[in-house]
Amino acid sequence: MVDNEGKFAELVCALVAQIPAGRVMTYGQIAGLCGNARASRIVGGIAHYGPVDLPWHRVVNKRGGLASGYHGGRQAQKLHLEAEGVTVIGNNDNFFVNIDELIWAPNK
DNA sequence: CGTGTGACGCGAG
DNA sequence: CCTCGCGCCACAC
Repeated sequence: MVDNEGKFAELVCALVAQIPAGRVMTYGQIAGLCGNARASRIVGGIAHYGPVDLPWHRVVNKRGGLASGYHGGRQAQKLHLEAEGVTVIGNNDNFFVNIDELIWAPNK
């Protein structure tokens, strides 16, 4: 298999695109699966600078908190998750999900 | 090609 | 759980 060619962004995009509805992944996990567990920030960078056609709203940080600056607003992100059956807790700009229950991983 | 920056992670308190 | 601080590496300009 070609594995990761160094196309970090490509892998991240592919992985995010594979996240099933009602599930979430952490930046660190995605980064790790892409080959660089320390590149967690890069994942966020790609999300912001990169394509907008991916379900970034399913990507959360390890605390289960939704990211900042989501394309459309954090509240939109909350709505997307709830629409997929995810329990989102929080107010205003602080949104959290049951990461321990909703965390997902590929090959599974 | 160099610089800056970031939608983060983790350890320690 | 929170905050503080450092590291991390790819992407945008």
